[in-house]
Amino acid sequence: MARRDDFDRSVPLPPGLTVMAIEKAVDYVEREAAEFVEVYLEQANVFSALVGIFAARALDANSVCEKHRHTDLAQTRFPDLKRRGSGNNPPPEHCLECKASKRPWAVQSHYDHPGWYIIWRYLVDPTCSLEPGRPVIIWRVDVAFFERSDWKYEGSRAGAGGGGRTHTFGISNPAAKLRGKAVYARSDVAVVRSKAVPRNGV
DNA sequence: ACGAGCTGATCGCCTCAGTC
DNA sequence: GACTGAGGCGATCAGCTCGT
Repeated sequence: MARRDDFDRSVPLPPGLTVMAIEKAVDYVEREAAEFVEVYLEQANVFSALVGIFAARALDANSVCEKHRHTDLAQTRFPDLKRRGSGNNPPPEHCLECKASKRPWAVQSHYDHPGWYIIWRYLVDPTCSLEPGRPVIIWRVDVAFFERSDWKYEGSRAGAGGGGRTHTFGISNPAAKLRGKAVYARSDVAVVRSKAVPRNGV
């Protein structure tokens, strides 16, 4: 359950997105994702994709951001969401990309598109020590506008010779760039040794 | 010593377009 | 029409380096 006190209303949001919509989305994602914890145990990366899908769906329903009905080429799949009425090829200011991750800072993508990014930081809490019936908790939501220059290319050695991840773009110095961008941050979750964990005794 | 950054290794699915 | 390769998409994890 999103806790109202943990929202920071001073963080700039993309046009059409509201704290209310994010609050509802946090709740929706936690509720839906709870059904799929086994997937996380099976294949964590797939689970993150699920979280991202739920988040996009929730924002589609609760704000004027809507899913892109991409009739264009596969290349231009970006973004996940755009502002309602901004056309088929919206400017970066009207693009909103959803990402889900359990890592505290990193932002990875396959493209260096400029635009708004909303990153849902989650943790899996199988014993439901934070909240009964909630094995999946969104503990922070970052909202930021990234320029093309914020991305750096991370090459790949994948090829006929085998091995290597597919090439990736990553945000450089994410911890610095995301400072002050957390529209939501649970006070009962701390980052210890680069991992989000429930704070003791709260 | 530890947090954060950087890089390589590995996983999965979908869609388009050209070919068989 | 079925099949396949290329190119999109979504991520995690581990080990190392570097700065405070």
